[in-house]
This record gives sequence, C-alpha cells and structure tokens, in this order.
Amino acid sequence: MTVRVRFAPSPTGMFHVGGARSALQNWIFAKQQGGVFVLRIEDTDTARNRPEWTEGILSALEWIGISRGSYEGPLFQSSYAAEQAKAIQLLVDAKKAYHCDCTRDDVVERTGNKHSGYDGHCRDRGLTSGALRFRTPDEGVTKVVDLIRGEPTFENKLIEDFVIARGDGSPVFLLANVSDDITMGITHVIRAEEHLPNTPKQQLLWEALGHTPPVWAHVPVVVNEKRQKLSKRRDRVALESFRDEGYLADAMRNYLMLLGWAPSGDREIVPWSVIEEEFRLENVNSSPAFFDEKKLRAFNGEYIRALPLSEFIDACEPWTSTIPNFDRAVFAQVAELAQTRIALLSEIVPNIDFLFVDRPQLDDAAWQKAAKDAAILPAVIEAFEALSTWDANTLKDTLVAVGETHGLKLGKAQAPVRVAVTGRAVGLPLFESLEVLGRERTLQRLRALASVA
RNA sequence: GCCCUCAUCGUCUAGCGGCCUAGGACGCCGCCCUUUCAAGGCGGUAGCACGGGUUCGAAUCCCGUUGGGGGCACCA
Repeated sequence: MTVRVRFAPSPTGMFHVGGARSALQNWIFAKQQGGVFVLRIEDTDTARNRPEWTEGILSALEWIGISRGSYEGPLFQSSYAAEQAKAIQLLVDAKKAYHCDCTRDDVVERTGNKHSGYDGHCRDRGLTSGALRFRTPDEGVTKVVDLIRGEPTFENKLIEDFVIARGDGSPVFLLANVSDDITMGITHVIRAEEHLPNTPKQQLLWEALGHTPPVWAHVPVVVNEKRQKLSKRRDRVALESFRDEGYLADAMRNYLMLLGWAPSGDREIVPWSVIEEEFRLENVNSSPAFFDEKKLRAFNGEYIRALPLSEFIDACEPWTSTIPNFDRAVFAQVAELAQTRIALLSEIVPNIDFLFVDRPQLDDAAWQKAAKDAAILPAVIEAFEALSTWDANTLKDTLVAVGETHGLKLGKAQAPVRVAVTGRAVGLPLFESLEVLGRERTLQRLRALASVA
C-alpha cells in the first residue's frame, strides 16, 4: 500500500511557522516512503475562512520548498460534502449516531460541571432533528498507534458522545476530517500534538465507518518564551513576516526541522538533502520546543555568508530596490564587505544606502560621540584634496598620517570621518567605502560636517 | 476540575544500561585579529527536576512526587 500523508491547514490567516514545520515533516516522510503528499484546504469554517489565505498557503509552501505541482491538490474540504454526507448517513443508518437538541447550557445545568462532557441525555429519545451525535462505546479502551508517542490509551467511557453534524446537517471538523482522510486514502496522519485528544474520537469514527485507522504521529507543539503554544494573535508566527524581513528559506526550513529533532553528528546546519535522508519521525522529541528567533537569526547569518556573491546580490534585490538611485554595479563593489555583516537581508539597506542617497541621514547619537574628535576634519579634508590617487590604501595611509599630527590613533580618527560620510557610527570598512563613494561626494560630506563642528 | 502528554546546560538538542569526568549548537563572558561593526580563531560559563526502586552498573528501565505542555464547541 502506498503511503499517503496530508497537510490540512484552514485558510484563516497568515501561514503559521508551526504549520510550515508540520508540512515539511509530512513532505519528507512522504518522500522517504515513496508516498504522496496531499494538500487539503479545510475551508468549511465559513465564518473565518477567507479565499485569499489559500493563495497565501500555497505561496508560503512554495517558499519553503514544497512547490505547486509536486503534490496532490490543493483539494478543498468544501467540495467533499457529498462524501461527508454519505458518511453521516452511514452512521445514522447503523444507529451509531443520534439526534440531540441539548444546548451546552442544558448539559452544564444537568451535570453541574461546566467542564463535563455530554451526558448522553438524548441517546434513546428517538429525536429526528437537531445536531447529530456519535454514540461512543461505554466500555473498553481506544488505543492509538503513534509513531512518536507509543500507544496513548483512552478510556471509552470518558469519551463523550460528540457532535458530528450540526442542526442543519452540515458536518463538523471531526467528521469532515475523518471522512476526507478516508476518501483521500490517507495512511499516516502527522500533525501537531494539540490534536492528540481528538485522536480517539477520530479513530472511533474510522472504525465505525468500516476502515482501518491510519498510523498517527503527534509532533510536539512549538512554544514561545513563556512556553505557551505559539499563537497567531499573541506571537509573531507568520512565515511571510520572516520572509519579508530577509530570512532565507533554506535557513528557515533547516531551523524548523531542528525543533524536536537533530541530524547525526555534531552539526546542525546541514544541507536539505541530509535532512531528507536522515529525518525520522521516531526520533522526534516529544516535548514542546521553543521557537528561538535568536538562533534562527544566527542560522540565517550563516546561510547568508555561505551564498556565492552574485546570489547574495540577487537575494538582496527586494530590499536594495527600495533605495533611491540604487545602482547594482556600485553595490557589487562592496557586497562582499556587507555579506559578513548582516544576519537578515533587510539589514543590507542601512549598510549601503549612504552610497546612493544625496545626503546621508545623520545619526545624532553617533555624531555627538564623534564630535569631540571632529576638529581633525579640516586637516583631513585638506589632505584628501591633495591626493592624486583615490583608493582605499592611500586614503587609509593619509588618515593615519593626519591622525598622528593630532595625537589620534586610527580608531579615533576614523570616527568623525565615518559619521560625516555615512551618517552612522558603524558600518562597512571605511576606506573601501570612501573609494567607492568617490572623491567629490566624500569631500562634500566632510566639508558639510566640518563647518558644523 | 477531568483526560492526554512531557521532563538532559538559559534555549534547541546528542545520549537509547557500562564508551559520560554528559557531546554539539544558539546565547552569554573573556582573549586574539582589527579603521568602526561584523566575520573568523581560541578559551570559558552552564544541565541529567526530586524521591524511591531494578541492576555488578542508570541520564538511560519501573513507580511516585513536583513541574511544564496540550485538550475538553452545533471552530478547524
């Protein structure tokens, strides 16, 4: 039997990094097993569902390496209504489901416990309308086979008669999800741990519908610094936002796979091919993993530095294109110097914008600090004006000499020059920057600040 | 409250009864290099939650405690 896995997000918002991780794990598992990855969009929550989010899911998946056309789908849960209705009818006919008209308040009132599950009140009332509930076994246990957790076992008497269809006959998640998995021939369900409590219910449904349940694998959730499940409204989780900040897809997917798992040997940054080869669901940890953006950032820096120069320049394009008068050829002259200095592609802008703008934005704090040695500026200007060649080495030697006459080491002497020319206290190596900036613009900026000082 | 689940440095992990004086990575802290800042090199800090067993031997197996996480809708 060929392995079929599915990734089943609902189009209710930005694409979650936890979702990306699940998708990747499903994807790798399918590939290793020579199986099929099915993408199913669970679009049946009409209240929260928005069609444009579906496109967001597709492009986010594409970004991390799961490209369109390389998987089955997207299939839409909403277009399987007939199969879902059939499943419901099957359960009704088999007397495995019954109608119920109790409200949540009714149940709470009867049981006196706001946390208690449904009490089975309508089991034998023979109602013909209302929500449909699945009749769960009163005895025995439901054992689920889980590749990561062994065999979590649930007592059937603690599994309430849960709703499978609303009063209007439409299926709810538990039923639709199982029905779809059955019709799509899913053999392995790899998903986040938050679904584990649903699993016995779903397994019961699989059995009641006459099918062998799939093999489950519940991956631990990803948590924030307070060790709570990453949430859309509380935490920064949108894959898109990381992409827009300049995280590289390769760094992101590598990092994501390291949450709960590690490749062999003493290394963490490994080619994707190694991950595809070595990843094993059985080796995934079963405790929640903190999404550490600092570490992700460090990974990203390494991936950026590993880029061939031309690829680095290309990768920066979305950000460099926002710089006024940007010139790719000019950028290329300092790109190598910038590459080791940024951890996010977006950081390229403050590093090189001084080369293109008319007048750099002066950082006040930086200038305050450099101002005490700014008295050196007139002498620097004079020395630079006298230069017959304009290259980094000459500029450096010149500034060293000027600095000596003022009792300033190079580290001190370069500060006011740097701030005057780039507007900032830190940045690319100064003399290379001046060489590329050119004599006229350099002198112009030095003069402007010398007069202020 | 009930059910499920988990537990190695601050964080992510390696470890699957002796290779452990517990390894790596991120972070942090030094030093070197150095025109700023990075990068790079070298070094350091820090952990098996606790208590019982089992065993010649336990981070590794069992039980309990404590602590964490997830779930408990006519949402998905």
